[in-house]
This record gives sequence, structure tokens and C-alpha cells, in this order.
Amino acid sequence: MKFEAVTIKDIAKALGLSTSTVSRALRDSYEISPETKKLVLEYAEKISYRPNPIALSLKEKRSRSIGIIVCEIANSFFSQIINGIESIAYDNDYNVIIAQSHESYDREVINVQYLASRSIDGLLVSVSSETQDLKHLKNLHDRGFPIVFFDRIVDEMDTHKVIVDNFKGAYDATEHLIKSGYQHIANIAGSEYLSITKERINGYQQALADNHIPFNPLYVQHCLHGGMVYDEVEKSLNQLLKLKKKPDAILGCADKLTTNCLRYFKKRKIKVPDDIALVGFSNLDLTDLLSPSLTVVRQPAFEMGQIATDLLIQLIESKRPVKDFEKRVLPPQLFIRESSVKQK
Amino acid sequence: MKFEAVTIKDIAKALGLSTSTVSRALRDSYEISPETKKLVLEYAEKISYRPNPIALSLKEKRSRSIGIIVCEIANSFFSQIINGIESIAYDNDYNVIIAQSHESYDREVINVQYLASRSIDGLLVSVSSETQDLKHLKNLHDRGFPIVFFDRIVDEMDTHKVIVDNFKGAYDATEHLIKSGYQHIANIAGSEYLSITKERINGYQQALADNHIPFNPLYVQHCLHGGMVYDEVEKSLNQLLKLKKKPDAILGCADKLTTNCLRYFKKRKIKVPDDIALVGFSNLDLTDLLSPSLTVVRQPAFEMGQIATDLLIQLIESKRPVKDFEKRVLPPQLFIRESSVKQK
DNA sequence: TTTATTTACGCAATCGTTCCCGGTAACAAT
DNA sequence: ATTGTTACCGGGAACGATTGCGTAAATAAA
Repeated sequence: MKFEAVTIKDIAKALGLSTSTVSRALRDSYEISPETKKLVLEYAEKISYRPNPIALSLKEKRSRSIGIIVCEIANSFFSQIINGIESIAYDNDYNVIIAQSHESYDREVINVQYLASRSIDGLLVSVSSETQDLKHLKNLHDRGFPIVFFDRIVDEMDTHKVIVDNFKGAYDATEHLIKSGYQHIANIAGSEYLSITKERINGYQQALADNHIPFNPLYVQHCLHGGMVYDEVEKSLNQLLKLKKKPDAILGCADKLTTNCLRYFKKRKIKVPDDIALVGFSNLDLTDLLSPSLTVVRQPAFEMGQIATDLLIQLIESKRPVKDFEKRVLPPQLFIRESSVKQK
Repeated sequence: MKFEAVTIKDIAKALGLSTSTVSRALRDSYEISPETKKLVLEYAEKISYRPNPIALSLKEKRSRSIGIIVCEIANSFFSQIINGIESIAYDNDYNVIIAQSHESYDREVINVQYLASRSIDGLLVSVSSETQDLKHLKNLHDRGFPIVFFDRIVDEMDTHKVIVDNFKGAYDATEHLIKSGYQHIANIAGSEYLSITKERINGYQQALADNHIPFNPLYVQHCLHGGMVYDEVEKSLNQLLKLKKKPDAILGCADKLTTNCLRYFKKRKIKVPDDIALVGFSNLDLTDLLSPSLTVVRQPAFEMGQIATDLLIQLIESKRPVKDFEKRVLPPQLFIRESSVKQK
């Protein structure tokens, strides 16, 4: 089934005009008489003519669309970011094309290549947790293709970046646990390759140090797929609970890590926070309804998407190559709930 | 910043060939000598030539991409569906473009028009809860544009449709409540315009009837935005709890309706299921971790997306206009948990 | 009346790719 | 020597839209 759209030629033929005249009439050019304009406009309306954006893209060498690469849209944090991106993109007459890596490096490379070849004007990227080699992105960036990173950024590439203060988020959460009387705080972290993982672990360590609690490397467990795979979380927690000195609190460093910790505890009938406290990064709207309600570090995801998109559009529409890039750091917010408050 | 890609002309010029020869060499035509092919292929590889899909789309009048229209991606049910869609689309070399209506009719119309003009080859649609007028979709469909509906379908249009057995889902959930000893079962339903709402209310009513429980129209409350707006849910529940005979159980007919009921009860310190039981449609992965854990009707969202995409691709690639359309009905699944089980 | 200016429109190139035609060799068959 | 076949390659139109340039007719200025 082919679907034939109305073109400018159809109008020209029907009205006995040339395509150039029709084109100019539609764009309200001064060179066209009011009568002809009226004629064209009315006929175009009648047969519901819509300009073909594909043809325009070919000519203009731009598509007025931007690509987004995230690991999962089925993740509140990222879907909120996407909503932020959309809001700014639509305001500026850009459309967005979303691609998911599902935390797979190979998939990410394929997606980047597809989007790039697809004549998108720019790219918003949050890398997958497997990503180490960046040549798929560097390649584009070196040729002057506009890229903005958000959340999971990469140091090696010089371009705009938008993140939250992961250090502070982890620091505040850890400090809160310490002040609530927990001393043996373990850290369930995401992929070691990710910027956010490093920053969060640093914040966690600094909070321990500032409160004179020795850092125990065994207390940090990495889950490569950031909680997407329950088994990884289970294995990490098993490790932790096998230790001589079992932790009395857990800091979950990603959305699914945190909720999967809770799932683990529920399965094993381990009481939170009585047996062990739990605090985590999460942008779920439901953390207040969980049992127990979760203390979380929440990130301004929507704003993050907005800012990243603003920066990207600036890059795209800049006349000359941009040389000085900025790194915006947004504040995280700690919501204290039941899961981290000791029962008397 | 413009980004200049390598074209077939660049290769032709560099190698002293014509564009037609290069094109044919790249597509491995029999008319080109092995030496020339090798030359072209190697050079193309060297300068990493990628065919321009925009130019291809213009020529082929198809873009090998399909559009998706949903209300929200920040909704587990829909993001799972999208994952199902993606899986089939990618297997068939199609790409997907996602657009959100945010339950707004106007936004839906804009999105449909954008996607259609964007030379997508077909459309997967779940209408917004505001949608009554269908001319934006009928228009396309009448001109032979391939459309497949999923979940929130429309009766007036004759094309492929994929849904779950909403009647059965609601029937089973209601029956479960009755068998658990609840007699006064209220229904928090979504928009009256939606097919799924009607079907679910019918299932609910039938279960009541089959169990000789009189149907009380006051027990059915509609929320136009399907729980997206908390105030709507709050208002509905206020109404219900003001009734002389207060309900002892609630059936939530959409994801956010259900969780917002829980939020309401938590705020008012109404105990679930002691004071009132709660069962609802939900595809959240976390309903088992809520407090109390939720009894839910779960839909096979991923499969739904897969089937819808299969059908759409069939439509797109069919040589002649398809006349007989099918309606696939998938089974829902009831997960019984704490929120609907009376404490002894 | 002649020349200059304005008005209103068409021609053709362009974007990147494919593909229908032609066309030119080289070689074999007649 | 003529014709046919095969192998290989190029020219140019087409897809839909925009736009610089050219130009005819109409009008204004001389």
C-alpha cells in the first residue's frame, strides 16, 4: 500500500501555474499577485496540501529533528527527561526521535549511526552502562556534529554537558544515614564505567571520611546493568550480607538498584529499616507508596532535559563552530521517609 | 553549524566515475566490473560513506519508519508496549518515531499530522482520553494510509486492532473481590470516551450481575485524564466516601487511577484492605512492593506491541489494499496480593 | 513615442539517490 | 565484412520543494 500525498506539482497543474509560482504563493512572496496567492492558498487548503518535509530536509540539509539516546524509556528518570526535552524541542519547532540502548553498547552504536545518517540536526546522549569506547560519538563530534550529554556524561569529549550534582546527592544521603545512627553503610552502585557511578561513590566516601567512618572497599558492590537485571542486585546483596560485619544501611545508586534492593529484602523478610536501612537515587513517583516508604535522592529530570535541549539547539543554530562548552550542574533533592529512620 | 556528509558524488569525483556507476557498485549490480566495485567499495569504506536516507525516502516514497502515538511514555504499560513495538520493528528494518499526546486531543491531532507529513509508512495509535472526533485519523485511513490501533481502539474505523480482554480483566477482578467477601464495589474508571473504559465497566457490571449484586450507578466514577491528575481521583473518591452506603472495595480501571487511589488512602490514613479493598489494572513492576502490595490485572503489553507492529508491517508491505481486518484479543492476568484479601 | 521601471510569473538548478536508456568497446558467430 | 552478444559504464530524468535569474507585459516617466 503506497500512500500518495498531494504535492506542489498537483496544485501547479490544476491551476495552470508553475511550481515556482505556487511555492512562492504559499510562502507569501511579494512577487506574487494577491489574486494568484488567494487562488493557490484556497486550492491548497481544499486539497489539504502539506509540504513534504523529506524534500525540504534534502534541500536544506537539516531536518529540524533531534535524536535522543537513552538506556530505557521505561524508567521514570529518563521518561521525565524526555518530557523536558520534548517541551523545549516543540517550542523551537524541532521534533525528537528517541532510541533506546537497553544498556547495550552494540545497540548504542547502531542507534547513533542510524540517527546520524537520518539527518538529525543534533544528538542528546546519555551513554549506556557498557559504553567504554567512544569512537562512534567522537567520530561525529570531530566532524562538527552537535552533541550534548546529559546525566551519564563522558569526560573525554569536549561539548556541553548537563548533570546533577551526584557527589552532593550521595554525600547528603550518606550523611543523612550517619546522622540517623547508621555506621556500616554499604553502596550498591551501577556500572564502573559511568560518570555518575564514580561521582556518587566519591560523595559517599567523602561523607564517610568527614564523619570519621572508615571506608570499607568490600562495602561497594557494582551492578553492571544498573539494576536492570535482578540477579545482579541479588548477588551483590548476598555478598554484603555474608560479610563478617554486615552493613546496617544501603545506599542504592540508581533507580532500579534501589527498588530491587527493596524487592530482595521483602523476599527474604528482612525488615527495612529495622534490620537494614535503605536510601537510594530514584525519580519514581511512587516511592512514597512503597513499603516502607523510601528515602530518596531525587533529580530534577524535567529541567535537565530542558536545559540539555536548550544547549543543543544553541549549538545547532550557531553560525560558527562553538569552542567553549559549559557543564551545567543541577541540585539533587533528598526526601526523607521511613526507610532510613530508626524505629525507637 | 552545518554537518556535511559524504555523498555518492564525492566518491564519483574522487574516482573519476559517474554517480550511476558508484551507485550500482555500492548496490553490487551485475553491470559493474569486479575491479570497479572493489575500488568503489574500498573508497566508500575509507571515507565512511553512508547513504542518505532522506534522499532515499524522497525517491522511494517510503521512509522505513513507523509512527507511534501514545498518551504517555512515562507509563509502564505504554513503555512496555513500545519495547514490544521496537523489537519487531527493528527485526524488520523499520525505525520508530514516538509521539506523546499527554491525553490532549489537540496534541494528538498535531502529532498525527506531523508524523503523516513526515513520510512515515504507517501508524500505531492508542488514542488520547479526550479524543472523540476522529477525522484526523479517518482522513489518512480513507486515503489508504496504514493504521493499526492498540489498547485504546475506536469502533468507527475499520482496520487492524489489538487489545486485551478488558471485559474479562474487569470481570475477574470484580469476581475476585466478591469472592473475597466484598459486596459494595465501586469503580474508578477512566474517560468515558475510551473503548477500554466501556469494556471494563461492562465486565464489572456483569460480574456483579452474575453474583446477584445490584448495580449502583453512583458507584462508577469517571476521571477524564485517567489518573494523570490527582485531583480528579481525589474528587471521585470523596464522592464515593460521602455516599450513605460507602463502598468497601474499589476497582481501579487504569494504572495511575489505581496508584492514586492508594495515595489517597495513605494520605487519609484509610487502611487497605481493612477499611477498603483495592484492585486495579496496572503494569507497574513495583505493585508487589507497595504498601499494601496490590492485587492487579496485568496486561501482556510487550506482546501487544509486537502483534500490533506485525499487523502494521503486513499492511504496509501488502501489494493491494487490505479489506478484511482482524481484531486480536489478548488475555489479561490477575495477580492476587494483599490489597484485596480480608484480614481475619 | 521612447525609455525606464515595476509587476508577476516561468525556467532551470539544486539537494542525494536510483534507474531507465543509450552507448561503446571487445569479441564471437556468421 | 557484417551482425550479434556481452560487459561495462555514463547521461539524464525523477522524487518535492526552494530560489536566483531571466523576461514578458503593464505601467510610469521622459
